[in-house]
Amino acid sequence: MNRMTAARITSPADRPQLSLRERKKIKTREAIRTATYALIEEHGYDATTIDQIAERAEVSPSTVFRYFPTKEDIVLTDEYDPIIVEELRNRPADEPWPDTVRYVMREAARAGIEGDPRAARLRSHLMVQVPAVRSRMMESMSVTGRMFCTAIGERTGRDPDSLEVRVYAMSLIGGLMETTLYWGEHGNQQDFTALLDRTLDVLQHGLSARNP
Amino acid sequence: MNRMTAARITSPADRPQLSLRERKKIKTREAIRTATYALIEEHGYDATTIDQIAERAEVSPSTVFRYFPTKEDIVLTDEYDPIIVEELRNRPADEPWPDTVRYVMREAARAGIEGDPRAARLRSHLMVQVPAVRSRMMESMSVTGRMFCTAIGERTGRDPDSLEVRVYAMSLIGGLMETTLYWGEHGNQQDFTALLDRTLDVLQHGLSARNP
DNA sequence: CATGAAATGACAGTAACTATCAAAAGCGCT
DNA sequence: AGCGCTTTTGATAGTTACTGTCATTTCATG
Repeated sequence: MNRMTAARITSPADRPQLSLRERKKIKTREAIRTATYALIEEHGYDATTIDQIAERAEVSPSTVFRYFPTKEDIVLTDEYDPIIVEELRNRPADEPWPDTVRYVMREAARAGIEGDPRAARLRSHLMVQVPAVRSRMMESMSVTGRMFCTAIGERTGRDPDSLEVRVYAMSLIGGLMETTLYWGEHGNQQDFTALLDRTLDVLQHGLSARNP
Repeated sequence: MNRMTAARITSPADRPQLSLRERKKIKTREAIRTATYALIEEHGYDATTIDQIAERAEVSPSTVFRYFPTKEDIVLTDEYDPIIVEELRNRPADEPWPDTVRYVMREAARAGIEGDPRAARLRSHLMVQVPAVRSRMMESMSVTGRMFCTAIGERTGRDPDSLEVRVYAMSLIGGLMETTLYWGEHGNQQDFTALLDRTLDVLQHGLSARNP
């Protein structure tokens, strides 16, 4: 099962060239995340405290905060952005912009979900249920939005800080956000990529005739 | 200076028919808000604590929490939504939907800004500077988004809970959010209504030829 | 192995909330 | 005006996320 996509989630064992220190860091990071996921599935988000997480991950609470600025950040790690950036750069410069977006978002979604489907599902449920997580997700997606602004700037020669570009990017982000929410609300039953396609249709063409 | 718009910010003195209790409630609510605004302008958002707010407003900290669930909510009161709902209902049913949106959003913006320009400006600055406030604003705007879903459902007969309608609404919200941010980042120099128009142009027609 | 740098843990502190309960204030009735 | 009844308030104690600091441990390097 060796998939060949550009960016992959890297496990500490995969990289012997990294120093022991670096490998340990990756390990504790993973330990904290794993502990958090497990505890949340056992007791729910709010009932899970940092102290519990620290205890199960066998680190001190201080360390937890050193690795993740907030509790929400523990569940919301964003490995997406680097993927998106790379995919954006790899697309042919003459590809129509909407096609680029569609392709890149599909890849990011695929990587995010296939990389760890269980975590992806948990995240989407937390987004639905826990306002703080949802908020944090929005913040993080708006960073992604700024990246899109830059990309649009490079592609079209527009000013990436112009109102128009920024509004375009954030409306895209808003749509994507709602798609994720929708997916989570419906128990992750539907194929996320299919939802994504419908979303991008709406964003491109507005609410046109066919859709229910 | 008696303007005749539907919803107005009501001062306690304006309504003698309200019971003493109700009038007092409005008064303390206002006192808390006023104290908060003043303190934030003096010392900044983070440096302003609930205890300070309570002290200046001459109530107990408990009372502050009774009136506002979170610190962010104190600065972000949403009187917008009721206005939007009412304006939406008042529009002729056969008006093209984009026109309705434009009209309603203009009215809401006008009410929000003219009602208390100083507060509006402070809010937009806090949105730019304080992540927590920005997050809370997004949450509150996504509620507004759900209202738009309902309105779209009534207008077009679509299922207001369908992915398409929800995505459309949230992309609208995303765009509006970014507009407010942009306005705040640029020191509230520009006419907000003009920005709003440009935003709605982008949302309707995408990034087309003319804009910089 | 010795020396410097980075990571960790322990500790103390802050501030936003939550829960509870008794005191106080407005309300309605006579 | 006085008296129950309900609502609002304040005081108090507790929880938890998060910050800052400093000594100790752990790794890197010559």
